[in-house]
Amino acid sequence: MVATIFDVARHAGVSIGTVSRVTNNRDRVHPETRERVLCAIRELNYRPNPVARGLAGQQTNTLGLVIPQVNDPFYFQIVRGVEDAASDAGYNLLIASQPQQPGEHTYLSFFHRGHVDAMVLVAIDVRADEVQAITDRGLPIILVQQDVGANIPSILVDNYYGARAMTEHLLEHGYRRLGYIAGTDYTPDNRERLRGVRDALVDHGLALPADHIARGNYLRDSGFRAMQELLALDPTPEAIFAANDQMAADAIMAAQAAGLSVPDDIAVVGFDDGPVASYTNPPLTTVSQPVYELGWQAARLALDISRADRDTAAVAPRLVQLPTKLVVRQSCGCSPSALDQTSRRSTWTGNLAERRPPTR
Amino acid sequence: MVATIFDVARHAGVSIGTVSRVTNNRDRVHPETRERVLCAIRELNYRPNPVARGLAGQQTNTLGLVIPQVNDPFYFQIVRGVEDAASDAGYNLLIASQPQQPGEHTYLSFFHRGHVDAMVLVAIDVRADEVQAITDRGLPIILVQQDVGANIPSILVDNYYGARAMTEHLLEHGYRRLGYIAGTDYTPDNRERLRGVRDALVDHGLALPADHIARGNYLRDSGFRAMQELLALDPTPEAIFAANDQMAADAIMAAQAAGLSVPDDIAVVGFDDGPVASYTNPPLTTVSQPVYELGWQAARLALDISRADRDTAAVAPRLVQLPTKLVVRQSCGCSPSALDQTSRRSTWTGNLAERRPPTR
DNA sequence: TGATACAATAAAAGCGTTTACAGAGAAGTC
DNA sequence: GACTTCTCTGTAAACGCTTTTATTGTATCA
Repeated sequence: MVATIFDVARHAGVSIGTVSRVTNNRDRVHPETRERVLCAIRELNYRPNPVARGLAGQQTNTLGLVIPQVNDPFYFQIVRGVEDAASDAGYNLLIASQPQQPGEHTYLSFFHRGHVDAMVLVAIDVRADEVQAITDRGLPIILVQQDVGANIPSILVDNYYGARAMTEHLLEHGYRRLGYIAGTDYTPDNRERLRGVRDALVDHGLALPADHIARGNYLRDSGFRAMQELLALDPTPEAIFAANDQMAADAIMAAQAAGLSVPDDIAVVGFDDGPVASYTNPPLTTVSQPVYELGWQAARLALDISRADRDTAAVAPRLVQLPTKLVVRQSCGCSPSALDQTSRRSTWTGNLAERRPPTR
Repeated sequence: MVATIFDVARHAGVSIGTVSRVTNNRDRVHPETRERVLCAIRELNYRPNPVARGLAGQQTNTLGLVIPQVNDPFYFQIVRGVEDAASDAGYNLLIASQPQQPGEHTYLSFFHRGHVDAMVLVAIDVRADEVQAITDRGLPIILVQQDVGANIPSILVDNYYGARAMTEHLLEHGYRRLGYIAGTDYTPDNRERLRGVRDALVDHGLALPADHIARGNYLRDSGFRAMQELLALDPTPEAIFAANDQMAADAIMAAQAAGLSVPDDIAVVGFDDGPVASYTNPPLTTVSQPVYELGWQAARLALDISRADRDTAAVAPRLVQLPTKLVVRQSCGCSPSALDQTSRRSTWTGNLAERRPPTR
């Protein structure tokens, strides 16, 4: 039904080895023979079967990606970055979501050696020895937004510095009593952000009391409740730092529902500079992260290592940290209130839009 | 380095055929032998190589997904749905983005038969004969948000009815002069939505003049400019219907930038009920779509057809249309102004959150 | 002219599975 | 006791490629 390499060989009057040499541009083939083979390929509409290729060549040209099972546009950006890097390198992308029960790690069997050539794990809570066991078998793994040490390569955003810069910004503008809306406490980015806030406060001789940290989970609505807790404090905090934009947006709504004006009565800032950030009212002061680049670089790194394994053993970085950037809009009350239209919009879609022509 | 079926066979003192029968639960194997094989598998940490399996079994257990190369959280929801359905069925998910140049269709070679067992195309502009050529070779294809007829199975949302219901809602509440902010005109959903608006107006003896349709592209900022065009009309429209939430949010900003109050001076409504919808001010009246289900059902359908091919030839639906729902919030000025907290929030994350435990 | 090198190609050996087929016993039937 | 049936397992042939090795033919050189 579908043409195989044998059909092409017969049709062109050559052996299958020659056809393979043509399709792979491997060894020298007589120009005339090559032309005949190419012609047969066109005529039969032949495509080498990638599965057979993977089996024979011990290389699948496929990159594995594991992402948490959460509906956050944030991760979509990472996926896009990974996808672009993979397809630019001629690789396919195989996606799996983190298993339901954390600790089950079905993707370990999903993506065993032979299935994919390399693997990118995004914000997945793994132990170093689990990862090591896989890399030992020859499957390179890159961790994104996660660092377990032990020579496992990681790529992440400088959460610590971002949180610290934001906190210092608030302190510089006179805010003293800060409240913090935390994300889920088992994610490393949350820990780093909290550490950044704490350190900045300590440097200014201030502290973050335990009751000024409200626990959220990064998702819709969790910021609303957390904010209500913080507003119940006496005296209430002057500024609220939420661990992501989603919760910051919730916090703004909670403040407004309580009859407070943002930023006049209370400042609210976020982290991510995601799509939500430009649609809050007032526009959200936040920390932007190069999310797309995070995915892009992770994929590049993974593929580089995969190829280095078979070529020379170049030294790959153990850790890559991408910069974060403070984005001051209106919700912190620190910027001139006259809005200029460009700065008040999030740049979230910027990167991608420049790379790829819009379609939908 | 990595154990193969031969290693297991030797270790357990059986033939590879028996090992294969054990790993596939295929034929009957003596309980005692099975136990010995299982033990060897555990001991050697053996996993059948999926590539070899794919080649021998003529089935890859992989579902191919092609999505437009655009940074829209909307598509992420579809991907999640597809991913869940695939992984529930024990399938892997291979993702490709639409090629840069529309019409190039590199994914056709990406996903040729033998690579994936079935394919889901989301909002991709293909011709019926292109798709037919692939399905003829035995690769089932499901189209999402796209219908090319010609017996190619499609699954989409009832865009026509959604737009029509929204328009009728506006008309019922006394709005007469409507403006429409269109999406890219080559996408079928945009055409259907426009048709719904037109038909509803015609039924009420009204029309939609050409200058009351402003062209956007579904993306950030395009709604802003489109709204400015519509506001320049004299008399200005009383209500603006944008083809998606993103542009509706832009339109609200444009109106406010022009000193108009929404909905008091002008009503603005959208389509999608995506994450943006709950963060506009005022909260956006819009049409909600079961996006996650769209992906989920598409994947199920694709896999069903794929398996039907090898079993009995059950009749698969040619077209599946999922319902849309009008979601009335404040931006149309039709709801009681007292906000109740539950109805003003988007339900966007609802479906998924119930299915899967939040992680990040 | 015979030895040598080189280019081009054919032939064959994997790659790690599944599966059709065959064969060996054990068990059941008359 | 001979024949059939059934259960279990081994053997070997695919699956569609890549890659190594071998072979053939032709040009080069002393």
